[in-house]
Amino acid sequence: MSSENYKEKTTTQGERSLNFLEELIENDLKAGKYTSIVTRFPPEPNGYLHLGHASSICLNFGLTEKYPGYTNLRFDDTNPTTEETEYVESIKADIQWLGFSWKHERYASDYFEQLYNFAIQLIEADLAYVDDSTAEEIATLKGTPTEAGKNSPYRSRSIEENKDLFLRMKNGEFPDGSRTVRAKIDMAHTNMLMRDPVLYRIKHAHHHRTADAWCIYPMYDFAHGQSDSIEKVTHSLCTMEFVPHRELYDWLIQKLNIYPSHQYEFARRNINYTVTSKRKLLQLVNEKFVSGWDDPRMPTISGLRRRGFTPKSIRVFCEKIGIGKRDNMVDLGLLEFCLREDLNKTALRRMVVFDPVKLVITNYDKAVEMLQSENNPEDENSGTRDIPFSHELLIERNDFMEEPPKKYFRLAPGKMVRLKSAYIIQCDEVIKDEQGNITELHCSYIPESKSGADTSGIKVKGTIHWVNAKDAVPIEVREYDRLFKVENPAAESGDFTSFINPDSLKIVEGMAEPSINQASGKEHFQFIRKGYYCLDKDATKEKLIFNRSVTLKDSWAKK
RNA sequence: UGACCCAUGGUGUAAUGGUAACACAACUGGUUUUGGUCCAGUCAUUUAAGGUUCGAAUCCUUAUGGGUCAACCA
Repeated sequence: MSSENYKEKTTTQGERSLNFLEELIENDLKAGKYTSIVTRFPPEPNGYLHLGHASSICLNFGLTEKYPGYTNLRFDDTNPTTEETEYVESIKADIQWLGFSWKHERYASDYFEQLYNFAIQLIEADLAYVDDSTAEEIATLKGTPTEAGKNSPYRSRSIEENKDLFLRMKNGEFPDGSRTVRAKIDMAHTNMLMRDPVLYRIKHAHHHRTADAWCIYPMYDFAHGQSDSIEKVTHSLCTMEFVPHRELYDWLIQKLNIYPSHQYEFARRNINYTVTSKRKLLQLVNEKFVSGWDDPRMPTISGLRRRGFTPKSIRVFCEKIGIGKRDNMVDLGLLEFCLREDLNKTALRRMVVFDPVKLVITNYDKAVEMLQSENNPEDENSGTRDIPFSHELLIERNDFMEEPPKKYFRLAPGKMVRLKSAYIIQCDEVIKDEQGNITELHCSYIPESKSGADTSGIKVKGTIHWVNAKDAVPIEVREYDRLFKVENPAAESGDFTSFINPDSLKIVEGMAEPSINQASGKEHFQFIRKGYYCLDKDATKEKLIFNRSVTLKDSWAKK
């Protein structure tokens, strides 16, 4: 083998290589098949958007941000009994919050008239018929995956009779479930979806948009692809479970002789320690395992938003996990990483003590002193704030140990630490009550060690946070953990709710520096050495309530 | 026991016939007024067996494993 023959590597360093859909689109564009592309995000308005949808949104909208073209928002609202306007509104808000904008807001229900005419077109071509069979009869005649189905006794009705019956279905002459319109394909087909799929069913139900104008509604397979075609969608992206539908998708478009949209499938994203099935999420809400769709433990967009996730962190997450065709289980830790990465650059630093112990500085004789601390050391433009300092402070109880292990960098008898943005102190005396609980730590401070003007020459290994005891603000903090105890609750046998983590919500009190009173709910905070937090919507002027978005990485706690 | 889809480190994605890359996680070490951040390093012969080829993660065959399909849901 001679190395001269080796092909040069073409991938440019640092540039992300294309995923299989981008590659497909670039090829289509290059081949002149399209000059621009159209995608669509097609939610059914029967639940709130979750992380899985976020991935699809980023994919569909991301593609048309990268390539010429646009993305429509199209609600797949063909089942009036489960769909509601409330969901439409939340879905629109969530997409916008993520930072995407659609070209046209469309509804499958916009096309009901057209779809009705498509059905007549098929009937006239003898490619569809009205079936009087019951649901059970249809199921029985359908056969099984390993066994061919049998033709319905109504399959060979005349075109005229079919047209008449379909019109009367539309006019409301028949009760729910009494008749359907089915495509006439092949009851022995190896693809179950091609065994005369139901196209229309009768439902005397109120629709969230068309009200009572219709009592027949198209099925997914007779609405989705047709809507794509009407909108001239070039790349109709959906998840892998729709692979078998593609054959029917293509068949209908071909027989109808309409614009040839194409369906491409990718694998849905699974995230560990959570569920992303609308049915399960709805159950969590209905059975009050969580406080609502926007409970900060929910993997919904609204839950993540309330928890303190940023749009950017979610978009970066979707970008990082990429897109593929195989089953997968993405680590929740990656989502948390993306949030920390974003918030580290932007969150305002504040000091909050969660489990306070009083610290008295015995040689400090000023009443109070204002000290400056940077709002964010990662951002020079973030400015500083003043923090009061006096001889009575609060520090974390676990930042002190009477008998510290070898590499303990915090406070211990006779040891020194720096108080963040303040002075270096030394612990002189431990005060305890009768039960032996530590009630106070008596320390002395090094006056020359003031932060920013340290002439003491003393080097300490540890820096701890603190608040001034006199004006510390009590706050409520809601600490969240993963919602489930097991990686894949959906795969476990038995009711998935039995795997709910009983400790997914812990409510604790904290003592915060006074500047916390300015918190508005718009900003994200880092409580130094603790984690990232944001004001919750339940907060009042009297009682500030914070959500812990994510903890800081803690390589000491692990040991 | 039918058809279809999928198979690369612990996890997710790359490598498009030219000698396995990136990120997360984990583990080392350095820096640090956050045990955070940052920086450096360690961590895979690509499910298996055959075949084609000078050369295979990539193409072919078979096997194995996982998934999907029998709503008048989407």
